[in-house]
Amino acid sequence: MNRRSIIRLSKYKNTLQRLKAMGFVKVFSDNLADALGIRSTQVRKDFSQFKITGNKRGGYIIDELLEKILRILGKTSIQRVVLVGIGNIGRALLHYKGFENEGIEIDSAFDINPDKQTGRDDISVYPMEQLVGYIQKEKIEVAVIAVPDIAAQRVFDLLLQAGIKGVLNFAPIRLRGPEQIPVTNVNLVLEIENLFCFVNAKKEE
Amino acid sequence: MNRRSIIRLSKYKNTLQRLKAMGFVKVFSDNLADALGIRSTQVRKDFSQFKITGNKRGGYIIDELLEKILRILGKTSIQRVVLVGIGNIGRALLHYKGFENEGIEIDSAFDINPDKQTGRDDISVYPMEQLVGYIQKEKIEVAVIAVPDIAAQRVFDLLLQAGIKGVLNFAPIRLRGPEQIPVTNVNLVLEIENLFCFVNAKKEE
DNA sequence: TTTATATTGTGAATAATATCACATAATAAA
DNA sequence: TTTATTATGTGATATTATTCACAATATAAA
Repeated sequence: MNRRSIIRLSKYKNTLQRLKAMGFVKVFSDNLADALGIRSTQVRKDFSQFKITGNKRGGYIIDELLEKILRILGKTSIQRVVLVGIGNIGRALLHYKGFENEGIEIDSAFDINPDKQTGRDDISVYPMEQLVGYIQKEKIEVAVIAVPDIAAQRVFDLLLQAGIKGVLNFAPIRLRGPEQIPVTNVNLVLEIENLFCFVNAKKEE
Repeated sequence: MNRRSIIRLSKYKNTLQRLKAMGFVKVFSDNLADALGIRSTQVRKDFSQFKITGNKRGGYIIDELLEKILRILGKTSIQRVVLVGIGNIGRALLHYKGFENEGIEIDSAFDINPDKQTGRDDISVYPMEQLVGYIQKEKIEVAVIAVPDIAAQRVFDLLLQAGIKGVLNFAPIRLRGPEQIPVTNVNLVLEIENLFCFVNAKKEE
């Protein structure tokens, strides 16, 4: 199972949810390919990998397809995460509407200063000392690291100690830890630099 | 020139800047490989692609290497971007310290409601009507789209009309436009879903 | 000096990913 | 019914990215 097809699976899901909301019943690999800007063979190859089958000449029934994809993505129950660090990014995440709609819930937040406000009365802020215990007690599997880079590795070590299973990291450093714990990095500076580099390269062509 | 090596170039830059700050003078491809969690051949292949050469048995002089990389990344002058949309994410970006340190400047912000405050007196907010004119007058090349998904394509069209050269898009939709304008998507829901999927896959192994 | 050693730079091999080509089957038309 | 058409599903192929293998060479040691 490769990473890229999982990412696409999540995109198929979005497209399918929109189509469903619009009242569509069937969809062809060609439609999904258009929506994602890829080839239809890629769509079918992806489905093939995940043992998703459609109907020869009939395409796919959106409801069935969506259900299968949601199961593969583990979207059968609420996906709870903890947020570590209530700075600019942490606060933005706390107010971001996109998560709730997709069944992702920020269960609670942690900060060295637990007096920081989340601005949401349904999400409590706990001091860092309670991070490990909370994760273990509540069986949280995924954490978001939104602390300054200097603190990120320390937080990651705590999370590992607590038995976390996956991490989304906003700090611009590579977190070191066991191979089998997936860490996804979001680095905004890097993305913008990357963009400028492409823009400059285009100019010289 | 492939996208992945440019991303790595940006990471090499960070590592080199840290090493320089620590007083180091030389670096080996092996050191950089360790820092990024890749192989040293990859590092050398990347450099080779960008015509960066070192010294047989002597590694690379950090100052020289850094200078070359900064030039390739177009970091010889301030990289100005405009921000479109002052919601949660937009506001987080406005307050994010990471940009300034890396020579990236949010030049100005745009929103349908120009009364929105940036919280920074050095960054003005303009109404959406002025977006196209401003970009043209100020020769802005890169824009950040941080508006709701429903408005994203419309904003992108305006940016294209203004002659934008690259876009960082936070809206969870695929923006349609000419092939040659690079669009980088940051989709937080997708990243978290992806993570959960990996976590679940690991459990079944 | 000569020899040993460490590191770069790169063509070739391998691995990962995407696309093509086409057999297969379901539906619609004749 | 039979034939034509339209999608799927997948083995084969092409493309892209990474790693290997090793020649070239600079430095240090003998």
